[in-house]
Amino acid sequence: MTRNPFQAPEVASRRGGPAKDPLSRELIVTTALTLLRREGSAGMSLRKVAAALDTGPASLYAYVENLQELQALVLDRALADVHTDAGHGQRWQRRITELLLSYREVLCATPGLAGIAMTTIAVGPNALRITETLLGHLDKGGLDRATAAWAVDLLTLYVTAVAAEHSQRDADTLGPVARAIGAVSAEEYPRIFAAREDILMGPGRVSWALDVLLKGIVQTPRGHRRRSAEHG
Amino acid sequence: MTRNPFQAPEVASRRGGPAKDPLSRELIVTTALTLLRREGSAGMSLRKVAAALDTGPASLYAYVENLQELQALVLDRALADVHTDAGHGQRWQRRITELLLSYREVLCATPGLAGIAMTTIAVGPNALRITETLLGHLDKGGLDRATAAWAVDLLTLYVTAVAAEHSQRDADTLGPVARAIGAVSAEEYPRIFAAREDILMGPGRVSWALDVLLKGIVQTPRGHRRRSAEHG
DNA sequence: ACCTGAACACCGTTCAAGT
DNA sequence: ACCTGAACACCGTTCAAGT
Repeated sequence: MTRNPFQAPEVASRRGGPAKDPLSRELIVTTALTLLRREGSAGMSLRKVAAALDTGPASLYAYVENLQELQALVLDRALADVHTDAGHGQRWQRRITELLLSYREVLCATPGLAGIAMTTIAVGPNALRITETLLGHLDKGGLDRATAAWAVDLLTLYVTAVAAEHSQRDADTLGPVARAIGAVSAEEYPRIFAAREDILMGPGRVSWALDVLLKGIVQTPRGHRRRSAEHG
Repeated sequence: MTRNPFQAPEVASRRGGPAKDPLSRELIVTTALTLLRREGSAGMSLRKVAAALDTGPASLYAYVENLQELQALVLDRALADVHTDAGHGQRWQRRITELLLSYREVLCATPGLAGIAMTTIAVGPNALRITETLLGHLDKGGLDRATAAWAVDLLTLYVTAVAAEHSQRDADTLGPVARAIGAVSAEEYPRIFAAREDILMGPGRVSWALDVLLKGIVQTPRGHRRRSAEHG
C-alpha cells in the first residue's frame, strides 16, 4: 500500500510550544534541502535532518515513508526553481533548450541533487510541470504524441545524467581521469590517443548534445503526424 | 598521490596455506563481482567481500585504495563481456548500435552494475577498448575527431543512464509511477494526460533513441571533415 | 613488515516504552 | 494516540596491537 506522497494529507504535529516549530512534512523537506545545499548528499541523512529539527530519527517516520520518499520530495521542491516559461517568442527548439539548461542548472546548483534525480523517478508537481511544458513545445514543433513522449524521456534523462556525471567530477576525480587518458598507449589505443585532447572536452558539450538530440528527434518520428485531436 | 589502479603492481599476499587462497587484487575483484551478481549492490560491501574471503575488512586495504577503486575494478572486469567485434560487414551505424546494446546488456545483467557505471568514470582497459572501437566506427562514418569524441561520450552516457534508470525500476517503483501518471489531472496536465499511454512506454525506446542520436550526430559536425591523418 | 581485530563514526529502520 | 530513545543490523575507514 504505497501512496502518492505528493497527495498524502499533511500530518499535524502534536508538539507545540514556543521553543521549536512543530514538525510537518513541509518543515522536514525544507530542512533536508537546506542541509543538502550546505553539506551535499552526505549532509542529508534522516539522522541529520532529525538532529537539525531537535528530535530523534524515528520521529520523521510519522511524516515520511522512508529516505527514498524524502529524497523524492526534496527533488521536486528543488525543481520549483526550473524556469518553464523562458524564451517566449523563440522557436520551439530554443525554448526546449533553455528549459533543459535551467533544469541542469538547478540540478548542478545543489550538490548531490543530480544523484538523487538519477535514482528517483520524478512524479511530483514540478516534474509534471516540466514534462507538460516540454510536451507542449514538441507539439508546437509538429511531433506526434508518441514521439514527443519518448523525446521528453530522452532529453531529460540525458540532462539528468550529464548533471550527475558532472557532480561526480571534482578535483579528486578529474585528475586521475586526465592522467589515465593522457597516459594511454598510442599503439594499443591509437584513436583514443589521437583524440585525447577532444575527449578531455570543454564547454559546449551539452549544447552540442541537445542540438544533436533535437535534430535527431525531428527526423525520427515514431508514429503518424498528429492530425487534430484524439483518434482511436 | 592517486595512482592508476589498472597499472598498479600486484601486491603479493604473505598468507599461504592450503585452507584459503592467498589474497590478491584479482581474487578480491572476482569475489566482489560474484557477490554483486548474487546479491546486487547491497551484497558488494567491503565487509562482505572480506567476510567471503575469510578475513577482516581492513585486510582489503592492502590491495585496494578504497571502495570506489574496487567498484572501478569490478566495473571494468564486467565490461570484459561487452562484444566489440560484432556486426562485421554491417554499416557503421549498425555496428555502433550492436556494441551499445551489448554494453547495455552487460550493465543490466548484473544488478547494481549500472549504478556503479553511473558514478564511476571508466578508464580501465575494457572501457578503453569500447571507446577505441566506437571511435573507429565513427571514423569509418566520416566523422571528424572532435565530433567523434563527443559522440562517444553522448552515446555511452545515454546507454549507461538508461541501464541505471532501468535497474531502479522493479515492481516496487514501477507501480507508484504508473499510478501517479495514470492519476494525473486532465485539466492541470492535459498533454501528460493525453500521452499517458505513450509515457508508460514499452520496448523499442532505446533502439529509437540510438537512431535519434546517430542521425543527429551525423548532422551536427563540430569541426571540419577529417582529411587524411593529423593536422596541426 | 605485514596483517587484522577492534574501534570509530556513521547509516536507515524498527520497536518498546514512555507521555 | 502519538512520539521518540534506544536498539538492531549494518556501513567505510583507521589504527593499534599482534605475529
